[in-house]
Amino acid sequence: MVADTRVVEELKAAILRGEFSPRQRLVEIELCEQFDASRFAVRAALQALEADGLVERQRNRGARIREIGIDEAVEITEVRQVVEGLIARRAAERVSVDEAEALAAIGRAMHEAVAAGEVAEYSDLNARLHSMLRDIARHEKANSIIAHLHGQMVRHQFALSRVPGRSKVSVHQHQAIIDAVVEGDGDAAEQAMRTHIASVADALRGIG
Amino acid sequence: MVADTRVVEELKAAILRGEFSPRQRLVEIELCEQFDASRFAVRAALQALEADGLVERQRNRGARIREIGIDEAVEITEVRQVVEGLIARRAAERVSVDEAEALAAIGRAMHEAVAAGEVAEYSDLNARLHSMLRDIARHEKANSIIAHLHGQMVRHQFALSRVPGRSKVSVHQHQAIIDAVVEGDGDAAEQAMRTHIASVADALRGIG
DNA sequence: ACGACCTGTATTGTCGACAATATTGTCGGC
DNA sequence: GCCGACAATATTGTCGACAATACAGGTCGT
Repeated sequence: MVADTRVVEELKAAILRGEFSPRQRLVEIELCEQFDASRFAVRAALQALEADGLVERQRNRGARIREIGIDEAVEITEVRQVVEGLIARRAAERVSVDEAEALAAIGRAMHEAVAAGEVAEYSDLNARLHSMLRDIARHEKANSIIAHLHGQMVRHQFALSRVPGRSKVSVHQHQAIIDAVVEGDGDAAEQAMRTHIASVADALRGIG
Repeated sequence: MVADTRVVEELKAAILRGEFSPRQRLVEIELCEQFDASRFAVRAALQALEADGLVERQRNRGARIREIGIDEAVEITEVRQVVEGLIARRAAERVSVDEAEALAAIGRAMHEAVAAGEVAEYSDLNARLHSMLRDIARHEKANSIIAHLHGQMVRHQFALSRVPGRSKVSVHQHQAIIDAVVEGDGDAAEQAMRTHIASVADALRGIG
């Protein structure tokens, strides 16, 4: 991934923004024009994104956006369940008083967002909470694996956020995680996180 | 990773066999001679192995074998702890009678190997057991993550196998995993696996 | 009308040459 | 003798051109 980091980042961002549909072909020359780069840089970017699991390539057939079905999304969520469980446990063991207060503030904001029916705001807070837990846990390997898995889930994440009534359920699960972490109870934090993501997995299976 | 899969595999195998030392520079032209390949293929291989976490590259400075310190090895083991826990749970839920018998056979062979003091044989059985559990669990995402993490651990794995008395301890942990999986008890299987890998993590910390 | 084959086109794979950059070695000044 | 600047070398980065391959559409024979 040495060659021109710019192209890699822009292409990845474009995919994550959903500018390409699953199984859509990615023709190298078209990408060259779109990102104003050489074929060399585009090829390197495609190779990097293949390793990221965002695109798939077949010899002499080129690259296409990898399609991630419900079954694979469920598997990803199952792995996330245990790895984020580890993160929650570590966060509970290492949380500082300042961080604890910040977590509690997110919890309060979540309740307000749900009460006001602001789904976009709630979705944003959700991302902030998980991200903050990763920062607190300071577990590089776990964090990088979660980032890797998250990149493959964007499309389904979007579908999930549209399932009606999910925020009402998940706000209590989030609160349970926050409480356990703030109290420094690693066991409870891991358990709460696993319960939470298990319900995400169930919701995913419900879509399929 | 389209280009010449042969070079990627051979280079990866060579690294895993320990033919290069950590932080050793990998000069492209030397690799070209060693594997009788073009620089193009070698570059592609290096890029692929960078994504694999085996090699690190800096712009205009080339590639070198990535050094994985004890602290990182511990983090890897902590992630393995929860992901292999998931695998053990799934294996317990899906095991067939034939598979159960095969697991039990490995358990008996392990006891014999320990009694006879055959450490190489025991190490081999250990790999076979974990591999068989992955086959039984049939969880692609979990399996691929474990494979990915395992590749970065080879050096430390070797160091671990030389810690005296480890096999005497771990044989009982392995038996506990086998028993739980054979009985189809997912909770117990996950717990046993986590206990087992926790002791691996402790041994690693002891080395450092 | 249908299928096998063949040809043209679009696209990707590979290479060799050159440019850009880092690293090493050398020299002169102090 | 030591330090900085500069030159020489080693190594990687980038590109354009060509080869190899797959795919689509048409042609021929039956």
